[in-house]
Amino acid sequence: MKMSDRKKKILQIVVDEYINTAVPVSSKNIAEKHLTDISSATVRNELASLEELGYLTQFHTSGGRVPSPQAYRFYIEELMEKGNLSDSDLDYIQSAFSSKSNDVEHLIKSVSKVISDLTDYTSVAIGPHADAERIRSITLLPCGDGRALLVIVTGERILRDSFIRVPENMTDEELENASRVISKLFEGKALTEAKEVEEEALQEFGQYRQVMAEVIDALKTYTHPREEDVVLTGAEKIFNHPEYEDIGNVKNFLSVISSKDKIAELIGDENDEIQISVKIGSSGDKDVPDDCSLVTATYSAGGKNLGTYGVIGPIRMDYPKVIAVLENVGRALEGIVENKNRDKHNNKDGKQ
Amino acid sequence: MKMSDRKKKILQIVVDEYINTAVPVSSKNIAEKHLTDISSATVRNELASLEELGYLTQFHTSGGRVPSPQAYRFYIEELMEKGNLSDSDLDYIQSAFSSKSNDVEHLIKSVSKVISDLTDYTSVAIGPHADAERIRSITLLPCGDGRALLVIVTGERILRDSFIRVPENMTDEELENASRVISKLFEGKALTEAKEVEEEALQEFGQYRQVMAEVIDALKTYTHPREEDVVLTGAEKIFNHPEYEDIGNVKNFLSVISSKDKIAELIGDENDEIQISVKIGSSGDKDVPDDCSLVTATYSAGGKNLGTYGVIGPIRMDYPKVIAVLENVGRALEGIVENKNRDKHNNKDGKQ
DNA sequence: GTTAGCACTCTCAACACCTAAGTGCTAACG
DNA sequence: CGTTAGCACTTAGGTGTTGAGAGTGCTAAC
Repeated sequence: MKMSDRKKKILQIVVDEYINTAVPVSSKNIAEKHLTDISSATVRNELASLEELGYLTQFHTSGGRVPSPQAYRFYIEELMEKGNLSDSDLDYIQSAFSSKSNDVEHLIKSVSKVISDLTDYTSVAIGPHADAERIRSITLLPCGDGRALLVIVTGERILRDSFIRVPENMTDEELENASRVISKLFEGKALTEAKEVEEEALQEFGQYRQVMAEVIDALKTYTHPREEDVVLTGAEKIFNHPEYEDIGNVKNFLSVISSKDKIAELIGDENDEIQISVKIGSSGDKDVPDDCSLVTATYSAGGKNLGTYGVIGPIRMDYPKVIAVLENVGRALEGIVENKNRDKHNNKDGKQ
Repeated sequence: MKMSDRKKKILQIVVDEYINTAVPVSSKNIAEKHLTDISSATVRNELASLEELGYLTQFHTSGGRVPSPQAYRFYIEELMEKGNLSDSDLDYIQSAFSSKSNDVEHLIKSVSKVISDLTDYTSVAIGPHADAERIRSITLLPCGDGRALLVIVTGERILRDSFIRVPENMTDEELENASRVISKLFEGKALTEAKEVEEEALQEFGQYRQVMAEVIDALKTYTHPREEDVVLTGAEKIFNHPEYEDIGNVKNFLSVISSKDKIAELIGDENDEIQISVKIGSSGDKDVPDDCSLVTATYSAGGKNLGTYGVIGPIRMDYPKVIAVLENVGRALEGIVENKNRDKHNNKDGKQ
C-alpha cells in the first residue's frame, strides 16, 4: 500500500490535532474542521488504511485514533510545519540572555530555564564537552593529609576541580614546585592533548611520577560528561500535561529523571554533526524509556561546542514549538557568544 | 477535660496503628487488638472526647479516626516509644561508612543515601556551616578578562570557589602577589573572623583595595548555606507511601522539594543546641508546607558541626523509626570522624 | 473512488440498590 | 457513675442497569 498525498495530509492533521488536544481524533472531526471537501466516510477509509500501515492505533472501536510512535517519527521527518515563536517568547529569550554574567555554569542554568519556561516541558542540559577546551591555568594547592586540590580553569572559564593524592612526606614547597612544572606542561593545551604529553611529563617528574600520574588521570576523567554537569529544570512542568494525571506515568518519569547518570548517557552521546535530535521511546531508540520523548540540540559557536540542551516529556509533545524554541535559543546563544568574542578582540586591539 | 492515662494510651494506640496501616482506626480495632479489657463502646466514648480535645478527626461518620497534627506533636513529645533498628539496618550503616573516602562532599551524599534507604523517605541534607571552619589555604588564580578565581580550602576539606572581579590592568604577577598577601592574612582564621581583619586588610592593600573588598564579600557569602549545599536523595521513595497515590499530593510535594532554596531555608535555621527537630506542617510550623513533616538532626563531633540531615515526607511518618535511624547514623558518623582525628594525631606523632 | 445510511460497539454518567463499617445514643447493669 | 450491649443512623464503595453519545465498519448506491 502506498502513502498517497491525501494519506499524508490526513496523518498530519491527526498528529497536529492530537498534539494540541490530547483527545483521540475522529473521522468526523477531520472532515468537518480540516477537510471539508470530503466526507467522514472517506476519511474513515483512509484512517483504516493508515492504521493498517502502523501509523495509527485505537484504544477501542469507538474511541477515535491516536498516532503511534512511528507516526510521530514520520511527522517530524516529513509532515511537520515549522512553528514560529510569538513576539513575547522572542522577547523573553532576548531578555534572559542579556544579563552580562558570562559564567558558564550560570549560562547553562539560564538556558535550561528559558527552554523549560517556553516549551512548558522539563528541560535537560549538559554543558560543553571539555575535550576541546584549552587549559588557561592549572594549579595544585596543598591541603594536608596527603592530599592536594587540582584546580583547572579553561578558556571557557569552566573550572573543574578534584582532590588528588600526594605522598604524605611531600612538603608544601615541593608541591608548589610540582604545580609550576605542571603549569608549564599543560597551559594552553587542550584537555584531550593531555595524553600526548604523558610520556614527557612522567619523564620530567622524576621522583613524583605518582603525582603526575594522578593529575593525568584526573584530566582524562574531565573529558567525559559527569553527573554534576547535568542540569534539570522544571520537573514540575510535567503536571501541566494530561498524560501525567496518571500516577504510574509520573512514577515512571520521575524514575527516569532522578538518575542523572542515565540522562547524561542519553544526551551525552550526541553526534555533533546533528543539530537537532529527536528520540522517541518504545522500540525505536533503545535507551529512551517507553512513553517518553527526548528532543535535544547541540549548540556551537565559532567552532566551539556550547553544550547540549533540550526537553524530555511525553511522546505527545509539541514538536513544532519545541524545535522552534531550540532553534531560536540556539541562535540567541550563538549571537551572544560571538559578540563576546568580538568584544574581547576589540578590547585587546584597542589597548595594544 | 483532663487527659487521663487511659486517654493517652488510646491516643498512642491510634497514632501507632495509623502510622503502620494508613487506615483510619476504629474503636472495635482498639478494643479487640490492644485493649481487650474494655469494650469498644467505652473506647468510643474516649475517642469522642479525644476528638473534642482536638487530637483526632474523622473524614465522615463511619470512617474511623485519624490523628491530627496536634496529636502527632503530642505523640512525639510524650507518647512515642523509641524504636530499635534491626541488625541488618545497623550493619548497613556500618558498611556504608566504612569506605575510607573522607571527602566531605561524598560523605554528605552517602549519609543522605543511607538515611533515605533505611527510612524509606526522601532525605534532605545540608553540609556543615562553614562559619567555624578554619581556612587552610586561600588563593587567587588569574583567569583573564578582569576575573580571578578565588579558591578556599578549609580544615574540613570543603572547598568553595567563586569568581571575583579584578581591575583589567592588573597583571598576573600582581595578582600573584595579592594572593600571597591574602594568604598571609587569612590562613588559619575562621571564615567568620574575616570581618575582624577587614580594616587591617584594606589598609595593607593600598591600590588594590577593590580586590580585597571583593574577597571579603565572597568570604561573607560562604557563611550562609547555599543552594548547592543542599542534597536531596530518594525523591522517588514517596511513591512507597499511600498518601502519594493522589496526584495532588505528589504535585505539592514535588513543588516543595524542587526549590532547594526553600529547603535550605527550612533546615538551615536549625538551632544547634537541638539535636533532633520535628516540624509538622499546617498551622504549627509556619514554613513547613501543609501535609508535610520534616525531621532533622544536626550532628557534631569534637565541637565541630557536621551538617544537618533528615527526611521529608507525609505527616503520617514513622517517627520512631526515623528518629532511631537519625540517632544511629549520628553516632556512626561521630565515631568515624573521631577515629579519623585520632588517626591523624597518631600519624603525626609517629612521624615527628 | 466516493458517499450516505445504518447497525454495531464501546464509553460514560446517572441512578438505584445493597453491604460493610463505624459511630452515637440510650437504657440497663454492677 | 463508669461500663456495656444493643440498635438506629450515616456513609463509602461496589454492583447492575439504563440511556445517551461518539465513532467505527460495512454495504449498497452514486
